[in-house]
Amino acid sequence: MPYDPRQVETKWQAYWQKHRVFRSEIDPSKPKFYALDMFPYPSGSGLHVGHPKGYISTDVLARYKRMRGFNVLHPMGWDAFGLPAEQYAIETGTHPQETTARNIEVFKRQLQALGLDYDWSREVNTTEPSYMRWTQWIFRKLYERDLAYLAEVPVNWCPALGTVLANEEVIDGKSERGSHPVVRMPMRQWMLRITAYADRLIDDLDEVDWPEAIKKMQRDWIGRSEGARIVFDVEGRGGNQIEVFTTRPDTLFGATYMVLAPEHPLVEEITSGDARDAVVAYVEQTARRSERDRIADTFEKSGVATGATALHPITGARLPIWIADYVLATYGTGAIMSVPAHDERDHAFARRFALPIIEVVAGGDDVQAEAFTGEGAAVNSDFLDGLHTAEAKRRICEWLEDSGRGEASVSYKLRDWLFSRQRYWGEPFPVLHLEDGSTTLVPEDDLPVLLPELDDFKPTGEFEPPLGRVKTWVETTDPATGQPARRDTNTMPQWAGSCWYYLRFIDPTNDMEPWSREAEQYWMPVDLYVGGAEHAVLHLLYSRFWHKVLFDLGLVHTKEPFQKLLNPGMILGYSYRYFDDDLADEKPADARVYAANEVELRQGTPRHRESGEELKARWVQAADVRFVGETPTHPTLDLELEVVTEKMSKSRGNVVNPDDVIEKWGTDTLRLYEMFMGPIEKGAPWSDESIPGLARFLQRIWRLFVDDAGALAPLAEGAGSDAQARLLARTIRDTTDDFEGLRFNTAISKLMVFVRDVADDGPMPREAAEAFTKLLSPLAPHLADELWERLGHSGSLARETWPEPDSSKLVEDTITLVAQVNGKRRDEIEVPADADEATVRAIALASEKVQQHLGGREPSKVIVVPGRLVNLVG
RNA sequence: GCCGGAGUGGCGGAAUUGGUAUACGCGACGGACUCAAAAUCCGUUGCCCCUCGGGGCGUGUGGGUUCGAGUCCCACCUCCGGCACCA
Repeated sequence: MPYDPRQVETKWQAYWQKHRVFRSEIDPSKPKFYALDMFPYPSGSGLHVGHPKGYISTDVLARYKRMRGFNVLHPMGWDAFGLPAEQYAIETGTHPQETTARNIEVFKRQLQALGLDYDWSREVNTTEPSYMRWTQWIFRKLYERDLAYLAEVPVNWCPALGTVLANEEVIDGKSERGSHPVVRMPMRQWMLRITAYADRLIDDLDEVDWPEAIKKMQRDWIGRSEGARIVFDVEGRGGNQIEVFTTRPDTLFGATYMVLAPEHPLVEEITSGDARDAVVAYVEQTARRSERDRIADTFEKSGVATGATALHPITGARLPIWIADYVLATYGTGAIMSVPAHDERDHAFARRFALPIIEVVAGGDDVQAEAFTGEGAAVNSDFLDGLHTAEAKRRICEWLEDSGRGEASVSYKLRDWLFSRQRYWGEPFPVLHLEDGSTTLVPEDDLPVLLPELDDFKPTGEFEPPLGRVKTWVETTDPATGQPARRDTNTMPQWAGSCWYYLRFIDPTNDMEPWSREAEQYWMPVDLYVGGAEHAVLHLLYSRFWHKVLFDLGLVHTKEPFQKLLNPGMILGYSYRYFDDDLADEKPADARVYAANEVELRQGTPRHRESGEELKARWVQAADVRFVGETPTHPTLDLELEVVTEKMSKSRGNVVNPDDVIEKWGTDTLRLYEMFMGPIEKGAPWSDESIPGLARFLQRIWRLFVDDAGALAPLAEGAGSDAQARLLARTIRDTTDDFEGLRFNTAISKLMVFVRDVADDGPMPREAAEAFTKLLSPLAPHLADELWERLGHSGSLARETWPEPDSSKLVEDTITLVAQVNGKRRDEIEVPADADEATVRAIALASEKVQQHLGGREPSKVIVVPGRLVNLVG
């Protein structure tokens, strides 16, 4: 009777659900383990096989930890606000709520089909009033601590989406979603003061067990740099001053000109009459240039002189003031003192515009030819002369402070977080705008502020967000004063809900507070957080920021929310590509098509190899590809397709649906395959051809336990032969190590070895059979529970105890060593496990093969590596 | 350009602190069972040479350290990821 996964898997999934096997409650008598997956946005296309890799990993570990006696919390929920549902609403008029509910249903069914051990009683949904209420409640806390403020800031306005985008949502001047053009516009926006936490966000990274690469990305993103602020007077403009930030205040004497960002507020004021036209033109040109253009010619500096002059704070030297787009308005003070001798960018600019270059740090070659950015002794620097860079920095900062011309200062790349969006499908802000222009909070008792109903989800196209259309919602009264008030028509970004969901999971139905102190004390922090590296900076930085604010409020007891972080590598798919010249996507009948070998990529743009004409990549759905022999070919044209391995996505036609895999092979096979593909952190292409190997493994296990008639196969009583007992002990020890180290691929290979060898010298012993089902159960829980039951037990292995290896079976009497002569393997020798060097040497010298290769010489040196090898050098 | 990470059979990948390179799986080939096929089981499978005992070469490339290097050092090549004038 062959193994029928469908029947067994359905049976056990129903059992787990009925008996609430994965329900977790606070239990102070047990250590806790909080395993968390990054909760998904329930998109309309459902899951592909890439998504569950991380979920399966946490599931395997959670099941393992539970059997090791931990009280495991492993919840799942929905990050359900988001642009796609709103876009869909704009196109079809379907309310996002409806779309979202439908998508969640599909996702949940797919996740349940994977046999994941979620405690579904803790399911959360960021769009539900009972959740949104507390998101708004946290916003109130931020506001009360002056961490939320309104500001007029230039924002990335995307007319097509009718919304403002965060900097990180804009790529090459286009929206990350949909690639629509984005323009910079000043707008009144909610900002969160994340910069106030910059230092702590850097420093506390030392406390967490995260991949170094991710920590580094966060540090770089925050971009702390130490230096000084220095004030320069503008000549002849009573009182006008330019403040600059520099990391090299020691080079102050080398400053030969000043540069302002074109957007700098002083530009307008200080520009002299005859420079005005050129300056205005340059400012306009900069505003028009896309970010992509500006990056493209990083080495070609441009700029214009303003005609104004600054005065050196020490020497009084006259420094011409320029504007140039290599100075960024948003970093530091938006202005620099330029030291061309010791900064490459300043050097390039000075050369371009023939500005003077003065050496003030010794150690470089000819600073007229090339900037010297290293450290050294100060020269041409008055009272700094002879001081090394670090000391010179200290001295000049003292001078600046004493004379009131500046001070030591720290600057960050990190900017405050633009926290409002002009969308419908998000959390409304719990604030009221009063007639006098002031802002007040909606009282705690009136939360949540719910979204009004809306018939038309289209952006207004103006700066008015969709919520602005609902006058009856916007116009209200301030409950404190009875005055007329207007609600805020912005909504929060998608990050808001995901910033704190891990805290709601610990106490998801609490309607008195967002979570109880008791639950927080017990469950936090998250012990293992698993999710894609694409969230390396944004989500992880934002939630760390909120967590620190909650820490300061005494609402959480750990500085950091996520103790250990794991980024599963992506599962890739094979996609099939060609090119055509239909750049505008008009699909004309006469569009010319090209195979990959006629095309080359130039600066990321595909172009025809010969003509240089720009082309566009097209993909054929994997299912539609025609194979001519081995060659993938276009379904209707005689055109060879290029095989590309890339991230699975609908548009590339390379997605594999887990439902199909489960239908054909069963869930346990899918789980094993994904865990067997390689190390979790590594990405690998999906291969249908490898799956049968794992299905065969499960069949082999089944036949080991179940005979042809479907009855339990005969088992040897007890521990079986010595070899069997040793095999079992080794398998327990090694797979346990692998589970602890999250090396599920090698754990599986050890289970395969066990299955291959256990019945070599007689029927499998009962002890081995029982222990094996336990070792198998985190990975293939359905089959394991079924076998456990057939062994005469009742209930699920989920609540059983992990086996311990019999340590007496782990020590060997004799061991095999490799005998090398001059570093080359020549023979294997058997030695007593406790043999000393002399014994090993004697046994090795007794080997015929060793003697043959020594050629009668006496070894001059003998190296014995205990338990490994003996090397005779002669 | 800068910063990370990785290059091991036809393929996915194993390999304590430097200590038998290629475990396990896929694929391929041969065999058993079968009227036949599927399924299953057994065997072979890095490359080259061989008198069938064995020998030589092999972890991206070129050097080095060492009794011994996939692992350490130097230089380089390729791929993947991140950042992109951050003063």
